[in-house]
Amino acid sequence: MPPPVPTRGPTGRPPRTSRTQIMDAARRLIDRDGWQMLTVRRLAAEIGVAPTTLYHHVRDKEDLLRQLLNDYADQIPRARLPRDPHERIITASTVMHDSLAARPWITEVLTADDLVGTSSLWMVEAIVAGAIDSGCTPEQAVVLYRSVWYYTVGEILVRATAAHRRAESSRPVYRDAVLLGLDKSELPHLAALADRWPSLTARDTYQHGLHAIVDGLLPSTVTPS
Amino acid sequence: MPPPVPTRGPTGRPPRTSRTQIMDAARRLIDRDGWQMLTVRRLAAEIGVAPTTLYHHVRDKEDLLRQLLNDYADQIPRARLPRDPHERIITASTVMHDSLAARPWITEVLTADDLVGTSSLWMVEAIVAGAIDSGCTPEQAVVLYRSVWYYTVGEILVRATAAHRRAESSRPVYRDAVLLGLDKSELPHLAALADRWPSLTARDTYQHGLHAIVDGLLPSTVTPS
DNA sequence: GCTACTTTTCGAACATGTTCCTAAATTAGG
DNA sequence: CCTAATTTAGGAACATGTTCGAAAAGTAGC
Repeated sequence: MPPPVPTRGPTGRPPRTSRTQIMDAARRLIDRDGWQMLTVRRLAAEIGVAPTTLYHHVRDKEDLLRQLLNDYADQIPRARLPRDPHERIITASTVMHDSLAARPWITEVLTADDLVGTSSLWMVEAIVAGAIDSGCTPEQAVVLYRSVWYYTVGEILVRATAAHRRAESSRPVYRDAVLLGLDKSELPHLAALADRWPSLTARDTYQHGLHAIVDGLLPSTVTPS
Repeated sequence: MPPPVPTRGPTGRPPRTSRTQIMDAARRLIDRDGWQMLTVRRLAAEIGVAPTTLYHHVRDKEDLLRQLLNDYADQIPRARLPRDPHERIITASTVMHDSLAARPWITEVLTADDLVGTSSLWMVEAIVAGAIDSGCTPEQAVVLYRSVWYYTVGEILVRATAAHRRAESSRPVYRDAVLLGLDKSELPHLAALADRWPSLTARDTYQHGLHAIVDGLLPSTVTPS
C-alpha cells in the first residue's frame, strides 16, 4: 500500500472556483436563459472566470450535465408507493419518466447506463423490489428494470428530438411525404394508416407500453383483488 | 396552380458535386477510417471541394447521416417472415434492431421519429400487420410498433454509449462506486445486487424485453399449436 | 456579343468544446 | 527570507459544424 496518510495538506494555489459554484451558476443560467444557452464560455463568464478554468473542476461538459442531472434527481420528492407490487413498479417508473421528461436538457446525458443520483435510487429500488415481490428472481427483476429503462430513454429521446425538429422546422416532414406515397400492394397496412400516422404518433402512449413491458415480464400477473 | 411546366431549364452554374457523390464519399470514409473520422472538412477533402460546398447539397450533417441511414436500411435484405403473426413481429423487430446495432454511427441519427428508409418500411409493415393479424385495432398496432421502436432506440443508444464510455474509460465507473456503498436498510434489494449489477447489466436482454412488450400489447396471446 | 439571371463554389468568419502550456498564488523545507 | 513543490488560473490554439456574402460559371433574351 502507498503511504498510509497522504492527507495532502492544503498547499498549492487556493481555488477561486468550486464545483458547487459551477453547478449553481449552470442552474442559474439554464433557468434564466434556457438550456440551449448553457455553453462553457457563457458559464465561465457567468462566474467571472476563464473558460478553461472550469476544466479543473469538471471533466468535460457531459460530466457537468451528468452531475446536474444527479442533483436534480436528488430533489425529486419520494413518491408514496402503492401496496401492490405491480402498481409500485408502474408508479416508480412513471415518476422516473416524468421527472426526466420535464427537463429537456436531460436528453444530452440520458445515454448513461442508469440513473445513479444517489437519492433517486429509490425508484430503481422500488422497481426491482416490486418485481421480486411479484415472484421474479433477482435476475429477472434486473431485466425488467433495464427494459423499462431502455423504453423510457428511447421514448424521451425520440419525442424530445421530434419536438425539437418540429420547433425549428420550416423544412417539410420527410417522413409524411414518404408515407403518403406508399405502394398499397406492397405495404397495405402502412398505406391504409398513412394519413393518420402523424396524429397517431403524436399521442402519448408511454403508459400503454410501460404496462405491457411490466405485465410481460412479471411471472404470473394474478392481480390480487 | 402555378405555371404548368416550370421544368426549369438547365441554367446557373453547372454543379461539380452531386448528392450521391457525397454519399459515396461518406461511405468510403467511414469504411476506411471509421465513423469517428467522418467530419465535414474531411469529407470535403475526400471529394476535393471546399467544406462549405457540401451545404448546397446537404442541409446539415444530420441530414447527411439520415440519408446514409436510409440508404443503408434499403440494403437490408428482406427477411423471410414466419407465418405466425406473433413470431413475425419478433422477427421483423429483431432484424430492425440488429441492423441498427451493427453500425455504431447510427446512434447519431437514431432519434428520428421512425425508420423511413423507403424499402426498409417492410419491417414496420410486418410489425403493424402482425399486430393487426393478431387482433389489434390499427391504433393498437401503431402503439405496439412505437413501443418496440422506443425500446429499440433506447437499448441501442444506452448500450452504444456505455460501450463508448468504457472504451475511452480510464476514468473509474462512477455508478459501480455508488452501488457498492448503498445503505442496506434503505435500498435492500439494490444493495444485495450491487456486486452483480455490472455483470447483469452487461448481458444482452433485448429479446427478453421485446417479447414482453409484444406479449403485453397483443390482445390475447393464445399461441397456436 | 452583351446583359440579366441563376445556380454553384468557396473564402472568411463565428461559436462551440477542448487541450496544452505558461503564469500566478499559495505552503513546506531550509 | 528564499527556494521548491504544488495547485489553480488563464491565454493561445485547434478541430468541429455552420452561416454569410461575394466570386465564378454557366444559360436565355436581345
